[in-house]
Amino acid sequence: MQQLEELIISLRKEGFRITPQRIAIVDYLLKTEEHPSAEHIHRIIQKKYPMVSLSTVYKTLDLLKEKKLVNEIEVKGETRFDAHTDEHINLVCMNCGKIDDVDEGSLKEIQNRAAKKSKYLVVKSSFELFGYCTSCKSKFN
Amino acid sequence: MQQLEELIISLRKEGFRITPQRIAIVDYLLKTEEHPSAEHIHRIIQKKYPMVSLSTVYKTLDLLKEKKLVNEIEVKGETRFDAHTDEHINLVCMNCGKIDDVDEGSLKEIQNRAAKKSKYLVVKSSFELFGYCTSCKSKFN
DNA sequence: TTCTTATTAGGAATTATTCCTAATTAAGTG
DNA sequence: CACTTAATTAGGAATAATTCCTAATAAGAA
Repeated sequence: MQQLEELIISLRKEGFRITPQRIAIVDYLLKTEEHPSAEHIHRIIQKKYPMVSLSTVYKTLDLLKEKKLVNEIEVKGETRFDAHTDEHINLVCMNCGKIDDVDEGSLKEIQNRAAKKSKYLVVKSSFELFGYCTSCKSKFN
Repeated sequence: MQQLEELIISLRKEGFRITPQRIAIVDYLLKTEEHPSAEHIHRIIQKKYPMVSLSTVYKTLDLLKEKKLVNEIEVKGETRFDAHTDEHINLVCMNCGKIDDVDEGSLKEIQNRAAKKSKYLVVKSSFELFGYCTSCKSKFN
């Protein structure tokens, strides 16, 4: 995901209104490494803007999804959002829910190969590994 | 996933009871290529066993998940199940919901690399590509 | 066959997400 | 700046997949 400024400009150019709520949400997503859920984003944003509603958070996330400015990952029946949109692997801790990113150059190539083989028109991808992070894995040995 | 017979035997050996419900569910999962949802499995199983309950389907799927005999894929807020448990890519049609499998030899290697790099203890993986299948993609051009 | 206890059916409870609507406000126009 | 209008919002109700609960049932050991 790009810088806040250029992103705002490009949204405005497309005819979307720039509201404080949208700025706050996008700003937070750009800064965090947390892969937050909608509820988590809502909690954070509320500190600055106590009136912001959860449904606005969902609507803004829908917009960002559509514009491909965020990716989604499902963890324990909850959607988590990630502004790091280049192809990468998400490592999900099944105990604490932490998500780490790992870059992997060959994903693009694999994607192309699978698209060709299957004849699907591929639009987005999702590569996830589930397990236990360094601080949780000791509990499972 | 293995043959029905050996699977049943191994479950019984572990102390689980073999019920007609469980046999029917496992049998269907072994035969289908559909990547069905819990609800879909329930609908199918009910033709043979009208009394089988949805909660039993969910419980059996929990058991199979725990034994790593099925994988799960989230599609449009619904979990879909797959008895094809070796590493592969799932191609998900965003229009009709069809899921196709594509084998890809390098996944195991990528997984090892990411596990090493991140120091996570990796337990399971999920590689998905979303797009439009051959019969749906014409509608999006 | 009898006994024990895992499993089941059925429905209620939960929970993330979507939907609905009146009120608000961004931003274009004069 | 004031005015206009249509997009956006807050808030809560509705939805839907999944989990939970409990009495009744039945698998499998003796």
